[in-house]
Amino acid sequence: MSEIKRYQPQAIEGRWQQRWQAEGLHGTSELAAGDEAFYALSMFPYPSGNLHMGHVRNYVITDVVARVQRLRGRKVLHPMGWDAFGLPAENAAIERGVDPAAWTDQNIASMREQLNQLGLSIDWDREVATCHGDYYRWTQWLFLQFLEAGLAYQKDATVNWDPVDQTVLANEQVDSEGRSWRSGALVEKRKLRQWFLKITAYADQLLDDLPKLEGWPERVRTMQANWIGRSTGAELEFAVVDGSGQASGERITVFTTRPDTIFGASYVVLAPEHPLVAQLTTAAQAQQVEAFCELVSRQSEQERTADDKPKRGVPIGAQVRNPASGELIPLWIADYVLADYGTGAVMGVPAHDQRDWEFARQYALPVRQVIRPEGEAAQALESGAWTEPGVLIDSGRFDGLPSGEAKAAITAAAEQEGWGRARITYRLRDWLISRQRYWGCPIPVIHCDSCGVVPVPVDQLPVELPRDVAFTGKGGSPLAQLESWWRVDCPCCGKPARRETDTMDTFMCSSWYFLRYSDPHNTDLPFSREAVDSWLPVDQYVGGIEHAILHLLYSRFFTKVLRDRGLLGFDEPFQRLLTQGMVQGITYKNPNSGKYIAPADIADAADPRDPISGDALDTFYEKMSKSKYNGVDPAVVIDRYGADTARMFILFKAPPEKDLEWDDADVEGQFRFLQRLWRLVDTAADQGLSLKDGAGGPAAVALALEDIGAGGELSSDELELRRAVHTAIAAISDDLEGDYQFNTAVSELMKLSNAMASHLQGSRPTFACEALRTLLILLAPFAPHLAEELWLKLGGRAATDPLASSSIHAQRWPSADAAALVRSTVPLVIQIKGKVRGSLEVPADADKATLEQLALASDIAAKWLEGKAPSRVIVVPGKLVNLVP
RNA sequence: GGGAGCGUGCCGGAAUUGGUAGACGGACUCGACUCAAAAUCGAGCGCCUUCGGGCAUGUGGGUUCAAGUCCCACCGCUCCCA
Repeated sequence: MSEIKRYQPQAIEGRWQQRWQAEGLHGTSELAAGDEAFYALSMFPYPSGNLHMGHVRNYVITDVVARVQRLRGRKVLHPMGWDAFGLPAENAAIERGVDPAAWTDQNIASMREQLNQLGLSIDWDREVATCHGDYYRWTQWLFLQFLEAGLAYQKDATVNWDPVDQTVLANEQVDSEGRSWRSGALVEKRKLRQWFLKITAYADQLLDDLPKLEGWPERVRTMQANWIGRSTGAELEFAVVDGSGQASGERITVFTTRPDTIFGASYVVLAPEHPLVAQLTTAAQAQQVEAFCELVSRQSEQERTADDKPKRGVPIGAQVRNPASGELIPLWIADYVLADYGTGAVMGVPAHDQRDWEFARQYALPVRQVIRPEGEAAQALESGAWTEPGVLIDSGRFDGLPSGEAKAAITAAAEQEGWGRARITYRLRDWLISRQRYWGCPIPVIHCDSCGVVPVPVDQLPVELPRDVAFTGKGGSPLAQLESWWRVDCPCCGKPARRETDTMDTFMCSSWYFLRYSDPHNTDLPFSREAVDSWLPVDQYVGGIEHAILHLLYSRFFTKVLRDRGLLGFDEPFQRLLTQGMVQGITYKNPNSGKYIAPADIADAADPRDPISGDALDTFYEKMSKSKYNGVDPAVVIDRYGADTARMFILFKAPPEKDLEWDDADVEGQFRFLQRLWRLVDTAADQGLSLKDGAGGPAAVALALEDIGAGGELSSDELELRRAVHTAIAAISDDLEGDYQFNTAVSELMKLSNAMASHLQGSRPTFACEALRTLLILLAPFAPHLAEELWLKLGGRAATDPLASSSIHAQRWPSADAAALVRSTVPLVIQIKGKVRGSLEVPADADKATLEQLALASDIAAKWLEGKAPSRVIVVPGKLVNLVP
């Protein structure tokens, strides 16, 4: 097998990929009693047809994790699938007349092919595609579970309408500037009847379980907590008073997190859209109020609530009575109060809320201080509100109570006296799942004039998407235009009825795919309880930070609902989460014209200039994208250097969570390292070294050490070599546990290879083989093809052996021999007053007193202490002695 | 405005959690091999230096025998929330 003398990845990678596939090396084993299961999962891709570097990084990381766990003896589930519904397929249909299903399947085939070129150890037998009937049948089935549980409902709502994609969006899918996460279009508000999932019913659990997710990045947990936005407080009612001072019967309900400040409420503000505004506005104010409402309606939510914008409002003429103090206070409307948040009304407490303070100052409303800082007198609020908790003053019978107690006491009083109640509100809204598009999972219900909303009977699932559809891109959903599809008989009463024509948000499909992988061929259920409970929760999930809220929150919600339905037995789907950084490409931009320039158009990389104008260009790294001409095609890299180089480079160049700067010179350097490994092994093989019959394995090494122990000793090369080998085992094992540090793991492989280049020649075959065997096994998760090829080359097995037991990927991860790490002497650093002045070689087992003596007797001490005795000596065994004069 | 994170050579990044700062790699320089180049191999590579050493982990203080690491203030960048 040593006819190939040079490392040519193109000659070996495809061959191994085929053989691994043919022999089923990456299949998932049935779990037996006593097996340790490990579930390694990547966020599945949308099948755009093109693999990009972000995918590569994601899947390579997961693959290394999966491979290491296999070598550790665990049974590993490492699946892959396709988030295959979505707008690009439908847009292709509209623009080019292609069939979305065929287009998607084609893309899947080509992306699967590209993925396989990376040498990923994926069990393709468990592949799922969300757009296939045998998958979305179960998405529909699960929807019906939600419906049955009362967690799916329809309501008329003001919703986010994306005018470009012609569909509605969930709140999570609109960014802070009011733009669609997909199309980037400014979202419009429309009133439509839509389907929602009651995620708010699980808000508390979704929030309270976050601390359990210790294997998640803190910032993702914080983002979810912020998104849920629980605030604990009270609803308080203010009775509206007419001109004669009599209660008119209407009440304004406000929500506040600070019921302790109620005595300081000097006005109440309604959102301009509040339903009572028209009714309560006095004739004198009508014109002003109307003009103001008109003005506000043209502003975005962002503009209305920004801290740095002046708050504007107008009084509507009516008054309300402060239920605590009995005082009559004016009713206003203002832009900073939103109709759909809380109750659409707030009480104005200028002394203790910054926005109210600003508002009051602007319109000369009274500022009544009712909280003073604990242990201090109340101070004038010249520069802003006092928003911290404190002690109540001027609050009648509640005077002297600290804020915390006062909140409870005032809420209790409100409840007793009928003007309020404790209340918790959330920022989180129910999840809007209706989409007016074709290429999605149909919502499996039928609308009947007599029976209302009727679920499609389970034995009629899936409700399939029709294939004979005209895609015009106009007039709403194609499904709603296809009468032959939506005209059905009611399953209940048999009368003519109408199929639901909305499809589901694709995030529905991706909220449970990780469950399906545990039992992908089940035709009776989405998954069996036994299968799902034996593989899940996912041990390691890897994907982009962009899903910190959307997908990860929805999936947690699904898991909790399905647990409550008895379909699975765990609370959280993903034990550990790694959010990998972006892959950035070198980007050139003309600072004068703002135009991006393709690297291919740059003559001299050392002095990049605009090929047309000659302007000097800005050079920086940015996320790869077509429009910036800074993308690197994985296929080109694999073609040139092979998948192993690409894998090693990506893992080495940056820690996994950080952004990675793609650099061709570094890729080249990585390729050189793999070539060096090839030559190292090739030379060893030429010299007759062989790993046949367990040579260099733990048993053979132990035996050799025992023999030598009887009389001889290890040469210095052998000692150095063994130390390098076992240091590498310890370091790499550590890097692959807890926080993954693939970059330092790869650098340890380089160190080991450097040490082997120096010490292999001077070592006896057993130890040379130990080093070679260890190197290849440690390398195997990172560069699986090269490791397998070199394993074969060195006789780790015969070419015809079945892979299931003889492949390098079926071997066992080595364990470090502590004895090999022991040194007889170690360097001891000598510090004088904390500064390093030199070091001594000292016996490794010397005690503190000996170390102190050796240090004091050293030339270094003599030189720096000038004969005086130190006033203090600090000895850190194994590290240093610090002499303080 | 609030919260989180980060700031280390020319560059990407290490640093056993308070103990020799700059591992490993890239770039660069010199040398060997070569007719030459590439590849490969070897050496050097924080700054200053009177060659004793001095100064260095964004800035300024502090704690400590000892600080990249801990504390305080500030500056800058990134992300999230407003």
